[in-house]
Amino acid sequence: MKIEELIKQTKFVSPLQKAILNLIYTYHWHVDQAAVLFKPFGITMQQFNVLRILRGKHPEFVPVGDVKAVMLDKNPDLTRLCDRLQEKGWIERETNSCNRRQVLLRIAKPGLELLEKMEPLLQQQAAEMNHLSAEEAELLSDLLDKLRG
Amino acid sequence: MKIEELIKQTKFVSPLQKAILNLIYTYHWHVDQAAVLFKPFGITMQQFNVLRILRGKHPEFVPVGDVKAVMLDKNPDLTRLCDRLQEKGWIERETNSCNRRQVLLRIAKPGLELLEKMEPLLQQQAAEMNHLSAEEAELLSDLLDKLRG
DNA sequence: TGAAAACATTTGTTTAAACGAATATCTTCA
DNA sequence: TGAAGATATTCGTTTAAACAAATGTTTTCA
Repeated sequence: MKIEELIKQTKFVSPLQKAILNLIYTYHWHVDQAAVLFKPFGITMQQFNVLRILRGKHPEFVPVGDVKAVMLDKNPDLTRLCDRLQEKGWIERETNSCNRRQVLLRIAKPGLELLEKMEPLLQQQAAEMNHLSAEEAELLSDLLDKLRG
Repeated sequence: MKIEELIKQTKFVSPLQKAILNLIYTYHWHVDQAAVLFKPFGITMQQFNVLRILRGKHPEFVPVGDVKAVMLDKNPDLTRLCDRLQEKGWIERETNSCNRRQVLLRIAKPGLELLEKMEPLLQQQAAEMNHLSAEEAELLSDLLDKLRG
């Protein structure tokens, strides 16, 4: 359904504003969809995001700051987010002996297993809502890049 | 800057996944930008969104449920959001005498004035980041519509 | 009519987000 | 060397989000 119908608004200040409203709407739509999938695993999107970043570096340890730098949203409280990940046994944490200011993170085995368990469900969800061709998806991504300037 | 560089990831499961990561990233980018603008006025994006919806119907009263239906994100706690708007004097609230279950909302004069004061700043911000042509913005919006199916 | 179902919003409670200030460590350079 | 500044993370506190259950009202239909 088009954004005009969804938010019952036909006039927009500009095409750009319409696109941004659609961006916000579509983001929340995606979050709502993903939440259904994430909930049974007791994990939030942000936590999942951090686990995936750590998996990308496994078996290396990664400083908290490096994780923060590449997160999709810059959670200002990564400390307590990591507390929760550690409590669940999904990550390991230790201070860097070379630079004792830094805290190093590494995904633990249960964390890797969790991601593996979730992956097929995510794939399936993506497949079910595959309304864009590969070219269109690339184009969408390019336009978002361009929007940010 | 392209999303690949921003999140330091070159391989993606699919173009769709890349587009969705970009959607999430760009949404947060936008929220961060808007927050700077909104903060001096003591208003959040959600609250602003509600005020704009009410302005679209002014001087009519609108049921809370109707507002919820067209919100960009379906805040489950519109009651307390409206409490805050009312405390600041931006909206009026009364129960519908024809259907006493419903609560009706209307934007108040200070609310209208607030929006008028903020509008030029928003326009300016939009103008400054006008990296998309009108056609590109339309295309972006269409692709987002299509993504949702 | 009047009991059950549907509806619209509110409230209670747990949990997490937001923000600034604080702590601890390292680097620089007079 | 050692004081000032920069860096990396953590903590304290206020505020809001999330979710389920509850309240009050209207509609339906036996």
